[in-house]
Amino acid sequence: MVAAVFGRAIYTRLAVSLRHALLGVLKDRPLTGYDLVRYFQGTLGFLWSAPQSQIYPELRRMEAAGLVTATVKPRGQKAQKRVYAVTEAGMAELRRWATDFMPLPAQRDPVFLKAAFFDLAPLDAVREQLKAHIAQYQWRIEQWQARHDAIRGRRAELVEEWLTRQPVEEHENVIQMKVHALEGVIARAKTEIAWARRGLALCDQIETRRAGAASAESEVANSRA
Amino acid sequence: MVAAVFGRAIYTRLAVSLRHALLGVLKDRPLTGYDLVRYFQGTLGFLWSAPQSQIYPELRRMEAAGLVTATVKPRGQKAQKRVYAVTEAGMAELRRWATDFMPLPAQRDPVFLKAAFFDLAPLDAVREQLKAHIAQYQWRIEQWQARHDAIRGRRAELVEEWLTRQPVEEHENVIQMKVHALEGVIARAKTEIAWARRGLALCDQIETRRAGAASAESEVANSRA
DNA sequence: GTAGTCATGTAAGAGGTTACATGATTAG
DNA sequence: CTAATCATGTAACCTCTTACATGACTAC
Repeated sequence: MVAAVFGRAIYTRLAVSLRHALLGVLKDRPLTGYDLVRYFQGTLGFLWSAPQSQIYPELRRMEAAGLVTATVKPRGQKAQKRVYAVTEAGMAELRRWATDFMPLPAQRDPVFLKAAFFDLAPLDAVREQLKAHIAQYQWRIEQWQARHDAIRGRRAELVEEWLTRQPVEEHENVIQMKVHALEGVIARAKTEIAWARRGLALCDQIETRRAGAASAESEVANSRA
Repeated sequence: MVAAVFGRAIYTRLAVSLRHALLGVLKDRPLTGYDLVRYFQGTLGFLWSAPQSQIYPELRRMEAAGLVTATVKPRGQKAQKRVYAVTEAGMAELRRWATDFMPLPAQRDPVFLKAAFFDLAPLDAVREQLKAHIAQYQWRIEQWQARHDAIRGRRAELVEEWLTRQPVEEHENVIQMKVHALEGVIARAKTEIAWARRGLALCDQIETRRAGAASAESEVANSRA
């Protein structure tokens, strides 16, 4: 918990998850900023996405805070690269974060907010959005499932590197915890898909009802004629 | 889609959900900023939370953009209040937002990120966090369910006000759409609870395994003695 | 030589959080 | 008269997004 005092405003940092996501990867193996950028585009990006423009400055801040150390290594003739490794203070911070209670993030999902106002959109637009919702979560499930299987099948490179430094009798426990996290996002995604499918069914139902009302109306008009 | 050009950077606004959440409430009935603050603490806050310090400035910006109009009304002898109402442009913007496709927000849930590193925390700390996770989602489910029942039972004041201005044959459709959105967040919360319960079972399993390993070790030590 | 990858940054803005601030009105 | 409620703001900060920028290295 870092508190900064500037004049009268006191801001208390609670979350800072990018920092811990970075520590969580670097603890397995020292990596460059570039490596981390790629890692966040794939593997870890499925749990915590972060753009390149956020990763480089954060690494510098973490270095300044003593959570990581940077080793400058040559690359070809002139170029260099900075390889970051977690310090003891960094590991302590990661453990503290994993241990400490953290309140639920505020409810703020634009999809459900919008869904509450879907009556303002044409039915076909609602259908398209629900179908896109399903497709996007299906794609994510594929990525998560692949990662899940890689960890479970002991083919996840960085995890295995971490395990070589852990007692053998703990290996299965570590893997089960990581697998459990992935099962969480997969389960959530499946729930989202089921919800969107019920939404599509609701659209059909509404369409039928409207058609019924329209034909009943025209019948009345006909009988009047 | 608002594009602002400043020097070389072009920032394209895509989300701005607070604006649409405000329009979505104001379309039912003109309200003051204070009313909206209270509404976001309760009812709508369960779908989109927003603090007071965000609501007042956003209302001013919406007014400047012509999405709402403010009517200054007296309050007692000296005090005044500003009652905001949606304009035609505001309704059009709300409909556009409800209709347009919006990409899924980036994956960024601190709970699952942390869960992937739960092997770094003591088992009891993990248990406590999972139990808190369950409790928090159970509380949210209660709120959402109450809102769900109020809308379904035609006791939701603002929704009913909106319906008086809609054709009777559309009432059931509007209600079903809103109910569907709430069923989405409820279904998701139930999935979260089920996941956290599996996590608690996993903790027990790990504890048993560790106890087994420890006793096996002491047996070896005993037989050696 | 040139296209793709490796590598590291900066600038400007949007949206959200926490805290500070003030005053009128109303119910007891 | 006093506490709660009604009412409206501002300041400072953090995190994330989009876009701009540069240059060395490597495989062809």
